[in-house]
Amino acid sequence: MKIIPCSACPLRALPLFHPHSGTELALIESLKKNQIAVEAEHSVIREGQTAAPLYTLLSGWAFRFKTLSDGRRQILNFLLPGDFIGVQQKMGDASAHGVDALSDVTLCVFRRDALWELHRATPELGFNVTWLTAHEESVVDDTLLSVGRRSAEERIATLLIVLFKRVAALLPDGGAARGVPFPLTQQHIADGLGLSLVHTNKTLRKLARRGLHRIEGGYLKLLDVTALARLADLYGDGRPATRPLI
Amino acid sequence: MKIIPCSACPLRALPLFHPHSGTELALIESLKKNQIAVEAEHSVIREGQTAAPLYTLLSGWAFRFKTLSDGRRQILNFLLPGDFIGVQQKMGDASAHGVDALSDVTLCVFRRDALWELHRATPELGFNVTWLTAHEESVVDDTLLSVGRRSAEERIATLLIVLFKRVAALLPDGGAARGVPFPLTQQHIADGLGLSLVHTNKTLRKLARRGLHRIEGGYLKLLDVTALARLADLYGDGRPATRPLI
DNA sequence: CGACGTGTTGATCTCTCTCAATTAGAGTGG
DNA sequence: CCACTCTAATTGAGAGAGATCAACACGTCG
Repeated sequence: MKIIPCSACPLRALPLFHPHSGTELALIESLKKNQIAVEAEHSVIREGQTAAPLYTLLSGWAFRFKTLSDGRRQILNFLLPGDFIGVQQKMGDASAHGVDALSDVTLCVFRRDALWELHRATPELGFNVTWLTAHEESVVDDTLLSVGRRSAEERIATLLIVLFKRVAALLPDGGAARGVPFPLTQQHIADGLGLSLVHTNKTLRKLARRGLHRIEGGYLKLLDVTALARLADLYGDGRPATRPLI
Repeated sequence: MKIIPCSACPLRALPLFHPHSGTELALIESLKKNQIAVEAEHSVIREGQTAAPLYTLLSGWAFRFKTLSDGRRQILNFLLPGDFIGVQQKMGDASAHGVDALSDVTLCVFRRDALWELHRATPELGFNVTWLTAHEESVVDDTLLSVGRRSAEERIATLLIVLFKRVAALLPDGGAARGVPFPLTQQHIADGLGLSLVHTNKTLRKLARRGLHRIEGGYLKLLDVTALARLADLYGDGRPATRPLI
């Protein structure tokens, strides 16, 4: 695999990300240690792992999760290209959650002290990191609202809309044509929403039969956004459009 | 109400918080704009409010929450003295969650650009803020695991232990004597765990009748931590003991 | 003393889980 | 090209944790 220099990072081209000065890019690049590939289904960070490095997801999907000792698993959030991995664990601390690759992924690996260096050298980027972290928390907040207070139908409608939008923002055509790539299995959806696999399947089918969405060949297409949004109790739209990169 | 200078902040004395240099304290104090009191049950930040300032909880309890349009409420996490309020909303953005006072509280009010100033002037403190934010996220992660995958009994046991420890860390005697102050109503517990009020009450009673805990006169005492921890599926102990202030 | 908020408890009701089986598709080896 | 295997998706049936509905107890407060 070729290591991509940050200056040529494909993510930079996306309107979703902030532009950066040459100095900033140089700094980021100097902190980048490596670039690795992880196959689908494999672990990126194990629960309880110590001294995990800091990653950035360059391509593919991943997810953060926690498990109980008897195996029950809760997916905390899904990770898309551009997302950070590993800010949570204070350096030298055990990771409180695991991270698994959902599809084949490539990751940028940063020095463990990259976070601190970033803050020290460019407060601007440090501030962005704070904001990004706060933003990820708000994603988890949304899921918690779903899992705690929405019915199965509502949870699934919400997830479909939110994920669709996140993925669409990374695509040139915004998923207008075929919909957006959607590598989740129903087990992932179930674990992300605190539902059983069977009930997830039945609910998903019900919504599909009603013509609200279609998942096929690894693609998700929303067929009736209005109905989905009504179920999800999403007001107008409500999701940020821009965020800082790294 | 007297405005307390940061140099005399009572929180600084607690072993839980990091020591700070005089320069850092001076900076923090220069960013502090005011100090306000909010009565129990009153709102600190409304859902959707724009341009909310940055607060720090000086005394009392509060909580972050989100609601659906039909009134269903999910409490995202409980806030104790020393916690930040309002880092999430990007300046000038609408707050994605509300914050209510649970008991009478006093808050330090900071300039809206305090976060940025902190990063700019002292990367060290900026870094702390990033870490604190990540830490708060991990608290929400834990709750999401509970709400998504634990039974009612397990959720309540988990909440009691986690809250007890957080509060105890702020007390001189660690709650050894009477237990710890516990101003939550059962409705708060229910909304924090994604349960109905009635079921929360029944489960709470069941645990109390089994002699696992006692809630009385606004105090919580854990009577059988082992049993509670077994229910909660908490490994050894697992919670940080130190964190940076501001 | 009546109103109200919080806590309790009993009686249903139902959404979601668990258990079981079947189908469909991809990959493998002979 | 076909049996064999594995995983993901489906569907039906029965069971159960937790929700909803209804009352009542108790303390505080105006």
